[in-house]
Amino acid sequence: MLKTRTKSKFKEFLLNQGLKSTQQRELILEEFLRAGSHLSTEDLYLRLRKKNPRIGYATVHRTLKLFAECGIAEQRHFGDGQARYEASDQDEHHDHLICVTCGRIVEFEDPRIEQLQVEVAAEHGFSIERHRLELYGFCSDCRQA
Amino acid sequence: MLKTRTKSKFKEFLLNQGLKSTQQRELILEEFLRAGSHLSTEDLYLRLRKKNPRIGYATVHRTLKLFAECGIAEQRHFGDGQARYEASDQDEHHDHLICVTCGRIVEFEDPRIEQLQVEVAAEHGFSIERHRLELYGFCSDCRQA
DNA sequence: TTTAAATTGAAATCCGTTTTCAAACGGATG
DNA sequence: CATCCGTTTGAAAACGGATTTCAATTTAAA
Repeated sequence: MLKTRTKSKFKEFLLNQGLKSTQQRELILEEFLRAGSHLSTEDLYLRLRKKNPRIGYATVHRTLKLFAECGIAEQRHFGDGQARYEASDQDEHHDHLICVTCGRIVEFEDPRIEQLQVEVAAEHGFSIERHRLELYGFCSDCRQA
Repeated sequence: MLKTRTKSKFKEFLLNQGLKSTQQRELILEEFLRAGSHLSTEDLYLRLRKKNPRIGYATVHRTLKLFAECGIAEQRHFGDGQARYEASDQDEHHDHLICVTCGRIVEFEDPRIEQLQVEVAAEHGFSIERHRLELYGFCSDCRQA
């Protein structure tokens, strides 16, 4: 999604919820969109501190939760005990490949897998609302080493 | 895997590692195998307390980690911030369907999905070591309600 | 037995997340 | 603008599950 589009979506959300548009929230969204995906609260907090030391961890934390609530970000857990956030691609869904050596995270999408998931769930009487698929292994760089 | 087989595998593991076979470890393994899968440390601890109040949380925690190390149990995370353990089925791998309403967890396995995962990973230069696939949705009971 | 090393359990500590609360801010209103 | 009220902020405290500490106990080898 376009950055401007995302920003206005957030502002609209704030308005609807009776929340206020503040300097911090704008800065945080700005940096969140600039930075790559899969950042932890800590990651984003540190990036923001470099440019603006007067920003608190709690605010970053709360704002990321707002992003998730608003639908412009999604929270993820990759097993290292830290929550990470990524910008949502709206309708576009994707899963993750994670290199267990270097920590590199690659996104992918495969409609065939998605289809099979629906089928398998149905066989067990389930209807799927969402799913999580993570493949852990070695990326090309780390396999050679 | 047979309970007796699992127990001897654990004893063997302890021996190899220069660790000791203790009353607590036996009790914990016994109860772990008796109880259903997907228990948190707390769950197992409480069950054990009922029968034997002289068992500590720390010991349950440490013993479950030993089980995982030994290969007779696997640690899982289902997003509620609590680690859960399940007995490993050796070669048998399975994934999970989780009902978001009642919390029911159903295990399933689909070789077609597994195969596609390997293919997709290869397309990105990855070799897979393990994966996690969780489908969240509504089970047949909860869908009707 | 005796002994050295491993184990135990209560309590303390860790560490990421979340909440508290007084001060600062946003923005609606006169 | 100036005022006011509800929202937000950030530092610090609280939280919660996981993990470690340490003195007392248990294991099993000698």
